[in-house]
Amino acid sequence: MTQPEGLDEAVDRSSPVPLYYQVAQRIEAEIEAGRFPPGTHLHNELTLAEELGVSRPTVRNAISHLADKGLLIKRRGIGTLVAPVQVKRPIALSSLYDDLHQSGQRPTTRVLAFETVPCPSQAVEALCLAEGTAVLRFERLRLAGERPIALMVNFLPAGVLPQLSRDDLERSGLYGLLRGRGVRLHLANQIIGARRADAREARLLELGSGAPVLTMRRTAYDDAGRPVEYGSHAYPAERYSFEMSLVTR
Amino acid sequence: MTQPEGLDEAVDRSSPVPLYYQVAQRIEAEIEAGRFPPGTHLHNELTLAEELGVSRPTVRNAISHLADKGLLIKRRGIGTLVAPVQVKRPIALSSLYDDLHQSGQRPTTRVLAFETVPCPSQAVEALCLAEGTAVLRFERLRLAGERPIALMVNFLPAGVLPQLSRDDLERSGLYGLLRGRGVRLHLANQIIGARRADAREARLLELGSGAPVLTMRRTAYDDAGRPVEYGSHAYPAERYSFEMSLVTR
DNA sequence: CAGTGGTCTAGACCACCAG
DNA sequence: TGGTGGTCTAGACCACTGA
Repeated sequence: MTQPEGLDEAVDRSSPVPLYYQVAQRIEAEIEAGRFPPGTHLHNELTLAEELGVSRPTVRNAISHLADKGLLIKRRGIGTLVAPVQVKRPIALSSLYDDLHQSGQRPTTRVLAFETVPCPSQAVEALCLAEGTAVLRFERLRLAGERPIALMVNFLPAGVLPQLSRDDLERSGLYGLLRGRGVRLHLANQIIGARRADAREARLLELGSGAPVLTMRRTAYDDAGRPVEYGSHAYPAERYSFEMSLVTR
Repeated sequence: MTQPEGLDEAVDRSSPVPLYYQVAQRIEAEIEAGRFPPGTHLHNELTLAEELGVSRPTVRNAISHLADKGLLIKRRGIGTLVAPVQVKRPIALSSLYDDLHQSGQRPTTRVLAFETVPCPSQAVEALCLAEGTAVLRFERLRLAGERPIALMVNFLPAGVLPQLSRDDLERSGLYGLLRGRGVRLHLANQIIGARRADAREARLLELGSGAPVLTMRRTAYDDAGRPVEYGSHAYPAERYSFEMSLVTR
């Protein structure tokens, strides 16, 4: 049986970081460092509050955030324990570029097209625009190492990213560019499916003709509910899949 | 501009349902009924608290839950508004059966296999069992209306669902059966991919040979972290796709 | 500037679980 | 029966937003 584990050092009240966030980070760090192995019992909420020099609601707030992420499990009458199972990062509202970057690979991007066009019908509904409104359209081929891993077509309402250049897209991911320019993404709806690659996709993704591709269509919205981006992507099924964790709420 | 909207009737304190949950249900009902259209400003937290006869933290708790689901958007200095975008139900920790049932379709199930076998290597790692340990294996073909929509192979550690019969599986979804027998699912890891259907899959799913299928492999864990179920599923890509919403936390 | 949500406190009582 | 998390209260002050 694993001994209950606690935290001994009080939080930093001079920091602008919220106390509950400091507490959450502290616990997450202990888990990631392996000092709280899976199954570890945390001290109870009142004890943790004393150890850290904060109130119980603050500790609860921190623990709730980690429990929502699947990192901790709370059980009434029992206590709070470190999830015995490794949690995969859920499909986040982040770009494939960030995902590859964080997993240690070297993503590179070739911009195949970059133009302003009248909004095509496939994007009209997704972006809530009138047919023919000017939109920025670009097409990118993403490579991980030497092999292509995604062919991505995106549409952005004009004005969302003024001054955007092909170079920007070669150097970083779309979502990083959006964040960097103050666009706060809030929600995205997406559909994951599959189909046979068409001839052009097969050539660009280095697949045999008719090979299966995973597809993702996604519309992202900012925190005012405005559509910011619509993308239609294809991934070679033999080299790519979507991995995620689901937590019961 | 949408007028701020509030709720006038106080909560029911004699109910065993937590107050914050009552509040959340109330707001959600208003949204679903269209009485709080997208973009509606809610009254501020203090006002809502007075209207409902509860404290501000209780209102905040309710609102936080709905914001986590993507139904509401909270903005400091501005207020809380109904999300201007329709949120799709995320891929939940529920079975395909429940999903189809709730979306008004008539799922039916044909149990193709139902047996106790030594744990095959593909399931050993997922279920954290020793090779050869007895597991329950069953294979199901799910139909929506007349057409097959999923071919599912599942492995359960012996003892998770004692007394389970083929009939049970024909009549309801696996996750419903688990819930009904007190198994509380907590987390699942899953991988969505695609490949060509093999000959047997193509026949059962009524596809041309080599047609693409979406695949999902999932391991589900209970709230003690024990693996409860491993499944490997195939869906005809031309008739099925995964739809989900992502909310930035 | 006034109004909003964000954070925090120090209590209280309850429902659930293990031994 | 004792300990746990679940819920709830009535305050307080702060940071951010828009006019």
